[in-house]
Amino acid sequence: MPGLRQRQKEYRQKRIASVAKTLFIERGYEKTTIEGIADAAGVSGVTVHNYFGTKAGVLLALVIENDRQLIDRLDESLENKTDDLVVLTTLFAKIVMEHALSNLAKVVWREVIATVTTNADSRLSKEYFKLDQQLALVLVRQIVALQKAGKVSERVDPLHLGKALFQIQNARFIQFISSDELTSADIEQKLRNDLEALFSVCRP
Amino acid sequence: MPGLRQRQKEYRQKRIASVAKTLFIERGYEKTTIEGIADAAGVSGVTVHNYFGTKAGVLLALVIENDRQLIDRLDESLENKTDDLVVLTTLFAKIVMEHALSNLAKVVWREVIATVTTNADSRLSKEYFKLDQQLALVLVRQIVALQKAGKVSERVDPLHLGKALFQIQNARFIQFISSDELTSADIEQKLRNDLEALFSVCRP
DNA sequence: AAAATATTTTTATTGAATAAAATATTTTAT
DNA sequence: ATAAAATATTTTATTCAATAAAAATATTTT
Repeated sequence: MPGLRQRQKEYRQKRIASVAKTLFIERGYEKTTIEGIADAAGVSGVTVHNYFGTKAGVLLALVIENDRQLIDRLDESLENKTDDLVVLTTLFAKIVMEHALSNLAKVVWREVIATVTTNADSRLSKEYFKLDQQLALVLVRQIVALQKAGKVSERVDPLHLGKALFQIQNARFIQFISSDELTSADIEQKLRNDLEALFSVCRP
Repeated sequence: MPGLRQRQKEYRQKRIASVAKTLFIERGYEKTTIEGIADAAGVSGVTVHNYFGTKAGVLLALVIENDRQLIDRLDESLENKTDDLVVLTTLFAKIVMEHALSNLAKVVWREVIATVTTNADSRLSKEYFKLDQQLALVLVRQIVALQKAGKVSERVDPLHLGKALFQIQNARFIQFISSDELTSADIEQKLRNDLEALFSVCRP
């Protein structure tokens, strides 16, 4: 039994997040103030701080919500699409980048990255990283499927490979959002270069 | 001929950076204020902003200086140390992590990462990224040497491989500084797992 | 030496973040 | 059902980063 106090807290929290999303879209991230969000949600500015810590924390809550959709979408979008690990990973990256930009501008994503690195052990950051882990597991599942189909050697460890591929993809994603110039095609090419080079190393 | 105005600017800039380093070490990053730095350097707070943009910008100037040392050191430290790409990369990572911690605390490094992602096209951030590129080239040179010694297949492209290895290493470095718990040994293990998994993929 | 130019400082403002005290609400115990 | 205890929010106040505009000052050029 959650109790009235608990429920009201959740209501308020959702109201703040919802109002913030509207303001971020209408006015942009920079021009949206905590006090503005608080006013529109009918609470005090301090309460917003108590709930989300920082302005970027409010944003993070929205990102988390939107990332859940991405994970669902990815499993379908990758199903039986390719036999090749390079193609699989670049396709994965392409979907991630497009989904990201469909929700938030690059400049806003930069704030997200900055927040999760500086406040890595806040509640919301931890949740963000959990979702990253789940994203890596999407790749792991695909690798397992390829292995069963005989397209990938039995010698490879799907878990470690999936995590490694996610790390590279993620590093390139961060590079993508860090620069206004770089297109998703640019990043796909860089990623392809990374993977081709790494896979050309065959050790005994 | 630089001119007096130019020279004084450089003096001031160096004085500010030097004073800031002392304060960061003595009082910690958080407790050091722009105004405090300005006072100690005998300039106005606005001037500090004009020169470095943000407080983290002052920090970045110090990081850049210290990173130059790292690059010199790496070339020597890796010379003829190993035949193996996994060992090479983990050793590289180990040196980078130890050098980083010998200069600044993790919590301060997080600010550096946050700054270069949010202000990716500021002057100082660009310089930071240039140094990252040079770090990648250290790996490239080592790969070329291994190739000449017949330890690495002629088929691999040293430039792309070096960049790819640096990306993975850097992603793990950021993970390292983002968590107080993770030791450099933890990260070395993760990196080894990444590389073993990637190198176990042998494509036609 | 005077004029033109560049740079810093002064002054002022906004907004994030945090802390402490005051107030209101909910929960628990009687 | 009510009083006491516990909990949460708001009010109030403060610090500091960041930015802008105008004024003051120093340097360079003529």
